[in-house]
Amino acid sequence: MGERGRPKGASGEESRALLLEIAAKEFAQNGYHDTKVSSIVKAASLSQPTFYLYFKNKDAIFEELENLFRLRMIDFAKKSRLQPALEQATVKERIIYNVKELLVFFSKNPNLTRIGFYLSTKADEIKAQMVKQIKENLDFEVDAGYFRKNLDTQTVAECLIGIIERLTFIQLLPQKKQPQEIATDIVDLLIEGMLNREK
Amino acid sequence: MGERGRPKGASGEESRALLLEIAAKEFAQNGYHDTKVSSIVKAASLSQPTFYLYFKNKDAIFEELENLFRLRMIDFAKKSRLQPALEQATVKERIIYNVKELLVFFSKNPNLTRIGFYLSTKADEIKAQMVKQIKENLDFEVDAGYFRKNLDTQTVAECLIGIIERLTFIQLLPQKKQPQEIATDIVDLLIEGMLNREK
Amino acid sequence: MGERGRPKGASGEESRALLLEIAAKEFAQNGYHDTKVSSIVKAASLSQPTFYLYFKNKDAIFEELENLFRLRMIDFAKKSRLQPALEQATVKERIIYNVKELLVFFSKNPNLTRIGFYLSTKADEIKAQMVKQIKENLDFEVDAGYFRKNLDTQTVAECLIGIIERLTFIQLLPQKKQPQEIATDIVDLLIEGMLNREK
Amino acid sequence: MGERGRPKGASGEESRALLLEIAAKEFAQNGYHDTKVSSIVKAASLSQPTFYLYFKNKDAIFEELENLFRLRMIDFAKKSRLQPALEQATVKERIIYNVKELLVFFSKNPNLTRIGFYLSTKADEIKAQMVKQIKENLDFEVDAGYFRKNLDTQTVAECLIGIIERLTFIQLLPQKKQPQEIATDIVDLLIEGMLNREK
DNA sequence: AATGAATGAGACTTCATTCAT
DNA sequence: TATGAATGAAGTCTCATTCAT
Repeated sequence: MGERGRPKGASGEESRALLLEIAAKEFAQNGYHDTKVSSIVKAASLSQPTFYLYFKNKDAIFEELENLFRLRMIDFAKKSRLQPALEQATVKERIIYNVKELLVFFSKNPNLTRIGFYLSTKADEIKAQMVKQIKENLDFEVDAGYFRKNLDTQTVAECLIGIIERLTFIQLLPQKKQPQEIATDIVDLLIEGMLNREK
Repeated sequence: MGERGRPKGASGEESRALLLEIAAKEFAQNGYHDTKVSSIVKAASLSQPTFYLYFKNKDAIFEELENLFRLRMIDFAKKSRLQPALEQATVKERIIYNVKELLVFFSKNPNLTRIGFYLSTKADEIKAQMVKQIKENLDFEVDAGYFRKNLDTQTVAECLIGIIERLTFIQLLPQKKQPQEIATDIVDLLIEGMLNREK
Repeated sequence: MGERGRPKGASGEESRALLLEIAAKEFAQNGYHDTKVSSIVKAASLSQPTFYLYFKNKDAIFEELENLFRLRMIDFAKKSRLQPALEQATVKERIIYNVKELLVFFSKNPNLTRIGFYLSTKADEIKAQMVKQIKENLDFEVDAGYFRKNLDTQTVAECLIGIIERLTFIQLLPQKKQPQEIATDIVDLLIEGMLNREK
Repeated sequence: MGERGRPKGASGEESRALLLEIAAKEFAQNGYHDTKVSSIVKAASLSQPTFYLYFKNKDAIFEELENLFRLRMIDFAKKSRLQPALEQATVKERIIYNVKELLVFFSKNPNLTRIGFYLSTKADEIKAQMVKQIKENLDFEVDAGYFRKNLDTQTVAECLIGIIERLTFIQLLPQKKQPQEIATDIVDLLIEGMLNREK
């Protein structure tokens, strides 16, 4: 994306950002162990010592990417909460909207997503956090009488995350479906269920 | 197999099986790269050359475990199909039963499950296979009028796998819930949906 | 010193001892930093991984040599104390004997001596220990009236160690003088002083 | 030299002197290898290229410090010889004075002393030079009948250097004793000996 | 059936040093 | 006078794998 063949004395920040970007790609593609510092720097047309100019070690750059993902997820969560902009929309529409926004973020940051959602040892933690928040929202809807009282919201939240994870990797990142479509699919299924209620 | 009480150095098959079992545990616990051949053989009280007596290399033992999982999954699939024992049961009960059986298998083989369902590069393939089969079953139920006609069975199957995966790692393997309970939760949610239909 | 060209499958202990011996020589000759693991193993006709088979890391082998020196010094100290074999000898003769024995040990272990007495960061500690013991002996002789009452035994002990150190590196290890001769020189000087008392 | 209050970037000489001073401290504290060019310049608030503006390489700055020590020692030697100011003093007093002056120099230049007397590969050479000169002085005193004829002046000189070295590092630099005190201790011991000559 | 001993290959990391401005 | 950016060279260490018995 950046202009190929940076000038020799590029700004340090540029080199750093480049390394970060390439590392994200490599980690996402090959995992932590099969991503070598040597291959990162080669892809960046830099030397190994340069890598250590900007990152303490291989672990550190990975952690930085993990954190980047986590922070963006937190931002995302905040934004979600602050967005009663769809006041008049139905509950379903709002949920679809939120899921869609999450998927949009994932599709815009596929490498980071793969790292933070799959490779990171902290992935479980991050997902647990998301589950917690979803559950809180669901509890609210249950109280409001929108969802049935006997719903195990904790489990529903876990299921939602499981679904999002799978569809992200199987449909979204390979660009087989759009965020909107996937979000609709998911929410529709979970809310309506599968039963044929005609007649 | 037969424990003929060999005085020393157990039969070759025994050593092999021991290595396989220990490797499964280590891989499941630490992942592929952080599982060292040296630690496997140490845990088995054997030497490194012995390892290579039974397995071509580290990759080979991992693949063998992957295949073990896959074969057992195929066995499982067959058994499922051959089991019209619940003929009279409702569709929902049958589905719950099948999911439960799968979870029982997972909970009895936690290491293999972690390997085949999470660590293996072939995990996607295996899951895809499962999705395919689930979809076929669902299509049948839709035709039978049990599920609504406009159901995207492919996506439902994907969702089901995503849910199973998550609940397996988050509830089943940590032994927070029993297979039956989890299966019921899942199927109930997917079939009934979340809506409060009272009025 | 060992037979050149050990057989391939040498006993592990032999390889270990060989590495230790060669390392001692290299450290003594070139210091810690200028001694490379690669040069140690090359001199031992072994490969680098073999080094790590027997020693945790470069530091560890150096520490082992330090400790070897320290332990031998402690042995030496014990032996010195347990040796009233020279009962009838004069105080001066006994001191000469002890210094000589120390120098004999040094001359038999030149590499270890250079390491433990010069290169080691623990050298100061070891010397301090020796000073302490010498001081105790001197205090005893002073009480016995052999040495003058106003002698600062602590400082004398420090001086003795300083002298021993210098003469060890300047005369003993380069084999310019024998232990007996050096010991006599030192003790004679310190006890008699330099003054011309004739007249 | 002149502090003309240059607004920014001090005069070259100042930077050079600063580097030299800091390097001395770091070398003295951490030894040659554990002193990094990077840490020297950081302590001087300068950049690495600036270091190479003033010194050919790391070795060069170390050598310069070695030489500084050597030159000052030579100055010191000259001053000693040119100082018959104590004409009427006894031989002992004169020797004490000289030793004290040396120690004063050491205590005023602790870093340089540690470098030139301990770390430098030329330390042996420097000490040998000092020994030579001390020996010449001693020979003179022997001829003058002040010291006993059978004195091995070469060895006495070696001993004196050994003692000075040890007491410098153990008492002087840690500021446990003053130059005067140490000088008196040393000379008194060497001249008078340890014997109790009362009767 | 088993292993004590050893190693090729390669990863990560550091440091003195230089280029271009 | 000074430096931001970069690197060649080299060292330590690890790991899967094999040799010879």
